[in-house]
This record gives sequence, C-alpha cells and structure tokens, in this order.
Amino acid sequence: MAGGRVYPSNNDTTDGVPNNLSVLLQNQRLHPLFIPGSSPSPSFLGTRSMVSFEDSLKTNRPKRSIFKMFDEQENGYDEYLEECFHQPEKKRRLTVDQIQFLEKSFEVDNKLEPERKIQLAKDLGLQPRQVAIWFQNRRARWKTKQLEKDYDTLLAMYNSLKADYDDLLKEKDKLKEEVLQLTDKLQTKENERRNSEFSDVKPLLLQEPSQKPIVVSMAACKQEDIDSDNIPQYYSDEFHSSLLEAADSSYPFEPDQSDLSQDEEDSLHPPASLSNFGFPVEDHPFWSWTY
DNA sequence: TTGTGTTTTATTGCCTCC
DNA sequence: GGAGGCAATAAAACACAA
Repeated sequence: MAGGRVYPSNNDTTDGVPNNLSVLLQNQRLHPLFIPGSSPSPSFLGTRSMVSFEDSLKTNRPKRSIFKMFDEQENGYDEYLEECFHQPEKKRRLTVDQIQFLEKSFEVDNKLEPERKIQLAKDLGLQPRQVAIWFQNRRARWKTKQLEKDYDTLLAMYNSLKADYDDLLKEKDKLKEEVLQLTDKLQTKENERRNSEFSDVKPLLLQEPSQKPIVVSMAACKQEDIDSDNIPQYYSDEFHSSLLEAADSSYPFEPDQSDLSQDEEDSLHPPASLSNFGFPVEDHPFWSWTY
C-alpha cells in the first residue's frame, strides 16, 4: 500500500461466514453490502473461497489486511473482534470453478480493464481487488513460464548447432587423414620413379638449381663431364636428402590458416622455385598438380 | 506426524502514465 | 496525485516423502 494507497480487501462469499455475523449486523458494525446482493453463480462460491470482513467491519477506516488491522486497532476493538470471530481469518484458496473461469478470462486478455474486473468479481463472488491480484500473479506466472520456454528453445538451438559443429570437425579430421594418405602414396610413387631413373641413367645436373635442371644421359656426355670434380656440389647426398625433407613437409596441404600469422603462412607457401622439390612447376606436369 | 519444498494468495514499495 | 503495473516478498495452504 505504497504512497498511502488504499486497497479494498476481501469480503466475499456466503460460505465461511461465522455464525455470529448476525450479531455484527445487528450491532451495525458491518457494512450492509457485506452480504452479496446479486448472488453469483453458486458453483463459484465454494467453501474454500477467501473470506474477509474488513470492508464490512468499518466504513471509513483504511482497508488493510485483517491481521494488520488487528495490530492497528485499539484494544477494545481487538477484543471485540476476538469475541466475534474467536480466531483470526485464514487465507483461503479459490475454488476450481473460480480458477477455471479466471483462466479462461486470462486467455482472452491477460490485462484487466476496470469494467471487466468488476464484472468478473461480480460473477465469481470475489472482491475486484482479489480478481486484480489473481491476474497480477497469473501474469507473473506466465512470464516465468515464458522465460523457461525461451530458455529451452535457446538451449535446443545451441545443442543443434553444437552437434553440427562437432560433425563438421569430424569430417574435417577425416578429410585431413585422407589427404595425408594420398600424399604418402604420392611420395612413395615419386621416390620409386626417381630410384628407377637413377638406376638406369646417371643424370647430371649441369646448371644451378634456380635454373632448369638438365638431365643428361651417360651416352651424351663426355668423360670429363662426369668426373667427380665436375658434378655440382648441390647434387650430393645432402642436397638429395634436403629435397626429400621438403617433400615431407606439410606443404602442399593447407594448414589451418586461422591459427597462423602472415609470416607463418608465408613459410608454409614457399616460392614456386622452391616448391615441388626445387623444380619449376611448369616443366613437370606431374608436379604441377594442384592440391 | 512432521519436516520440507512448492504453490497460491496477498502485501509492500517503487515506477510509469495520464 | 491517483490508479494501476510489476518485482520482491510474506505467509498460508498444500503436497509428499520419511
């Protein structure tokens, strides 16, 4: 009851009214309107409906909870009430019929205009304030439910996305593995081809590796050309193994670029002259495959 | 029966709107 | 400034396991 707000409290129903009500009426301590004039549908007036007598107990007093009223009143009045009612009023729940009626009304519109509130109160044998409170609490429950629904929806969407993501990761790993296997095969084949070439023909590299390598057959060369002193230094076991190392590196497989800086990326994409085992791509159809 | 958790009814204080 | 809405909360009623 903030800011001096005065709420009319409950004073409804014929049931649950103490037998000594007539005494109160006789003593004119109850407002005559306490007894509902237009009797609502009996089914709404169950024995468990909320009962309050505050409005009837006073005419010009602030309308508060009967318990609080007890606190506020002078002893004589308290004693009088005690005498009349013997025990404090108990909070009663609405009947099933009342709740069903209110639920239907709530479905139509969850906001309550004054006219509708009064009509509902009349129909249900409740105080308009009770109807307003019920709608307020019902809106709060609806909001909570709605939040739970939204949460469930978002959770389902998240789970679905996560499942998709996990599937994609698996597929990526599978493809990576496939690429590795194919690369191994390719490497093996290439090594075999080179070995067979070296066993039949002793090649000579007559130029620097930056230039086109020239493989010359033994028959086409003079003896002095194949003297050990004339074999270029880069055509040694060391050079050969460095070529193989280059072939073993991860290139040409695309690394996970999202994790790489530009420098790292550059290092994984050597210049054309150094890729494909040091041979220019365009001169070797086999190596010119793109991955 | 009793302790405990949940639901429902009602109050309070603050805020917004007219 | 009053009416009404909402969030937070109290308290009674209810459900249920131990």
